[in-house]
Amino acid sequence: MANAKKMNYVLLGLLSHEPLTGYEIKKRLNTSLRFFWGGSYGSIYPTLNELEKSGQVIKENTISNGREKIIYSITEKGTSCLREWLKNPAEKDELRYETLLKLFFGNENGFEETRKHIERFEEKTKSELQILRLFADNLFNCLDEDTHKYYYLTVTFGIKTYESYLLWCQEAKELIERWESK
Amino acid sequence: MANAKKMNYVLLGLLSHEPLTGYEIKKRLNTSLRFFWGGSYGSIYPTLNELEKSGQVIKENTISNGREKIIYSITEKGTSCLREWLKNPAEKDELRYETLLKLFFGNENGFEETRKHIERFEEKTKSELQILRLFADNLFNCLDEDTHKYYYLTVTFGIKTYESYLLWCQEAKELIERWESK
DNA sequence: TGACAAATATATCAATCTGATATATAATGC
DNA sequence: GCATTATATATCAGATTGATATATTTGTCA
Repeated sequence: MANAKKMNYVLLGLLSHEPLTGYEIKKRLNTSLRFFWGGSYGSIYPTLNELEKSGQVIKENTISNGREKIIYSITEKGTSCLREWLKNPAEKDELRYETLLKLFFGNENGFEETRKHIERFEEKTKSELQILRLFADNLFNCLDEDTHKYYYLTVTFGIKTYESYLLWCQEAKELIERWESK
Repeated sequence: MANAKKMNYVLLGLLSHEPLTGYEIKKRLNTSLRFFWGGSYGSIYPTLNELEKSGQVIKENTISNGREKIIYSITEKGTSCLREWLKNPAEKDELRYETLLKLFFGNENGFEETRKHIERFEEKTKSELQILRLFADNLFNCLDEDTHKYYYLTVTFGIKTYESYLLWCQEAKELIERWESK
């Protein structure tokens, strides 16, 4: 059980909050977790089946409104696996920014195109920052619930980070302007 | 040629600076690029062979000091592929922080262990920030060279970001303390 | 000089993950 | 009544990681 693939723990973590279907798990990955973790159906559904075989989650086949659903719940075994993993230090914090890659190779692209990359990045960051601030405001009004406290911590991380991205965008554009003008 | 896998362009970009062996490419990924992009031998060597077959790089088998080397150089075709890709907007900027995952599921882990995750993250950030500042200082003394200007942009991004991480660590620890004491 | 560790160098593979696609039904909007 | 969007599960080719195998050279300490 020691140190399985990460997706196992993502699913166990989400199911530790509440029972969910694979589809609902994907929605969580696209909203609450999207700023720091991802996951596709191609890993969600097979992993749920593996976790069921090893007794860490249980399936419940249901039909609601004529639609078939498979609702997954975490078991005691699953909870203890999750807790063990949570105690261990994080192994990898990784940034993978294509924007920075395109800046790094900018000598083949020029200042003008590089500025465009920065401006696109700036716009995207601004709109994501709006979303994060909305999340933060909503969470702030129900911090009594424990899960919300931890969620709030990750949202403030995103806000602080994105604010610094915007500051860097300013600096970077100024640097380029200076380099262009001589 | 339109929109091949990312590793193609990483290799072409590095070879646009200078001819390199696969081993030297890996070293670049472990140093200059490590803060925003990665890559393993398992993708480097096969991709170099593919690029050679499609005429974007050329191999040169050499022996220096009795050691066999394969030095790769970019061709005109490779350069134009790289330039085309560089002009297109970046498709994906992705953060994948296991630390944040462990914070998010903190309700199964508690405040004490969560604080430890933050402190470990803080220490790691401090030491990476030192490295980045060293990079920045060295680059600042030779900004006349074009490739260094673009490199410098990415390093300042890293510094701004990591500085904001450290500010967040303070805030996060204060939040936890407040939550613990009531 | 000899012994051992570290660096240089290429290559491959199982396990994993992504992005796309396929399939089907229910709800919503116009 | 028709089209689009949302719900829901499942699979697969292609890409990537992390580990491992192999072999030589260089550096270090005694």
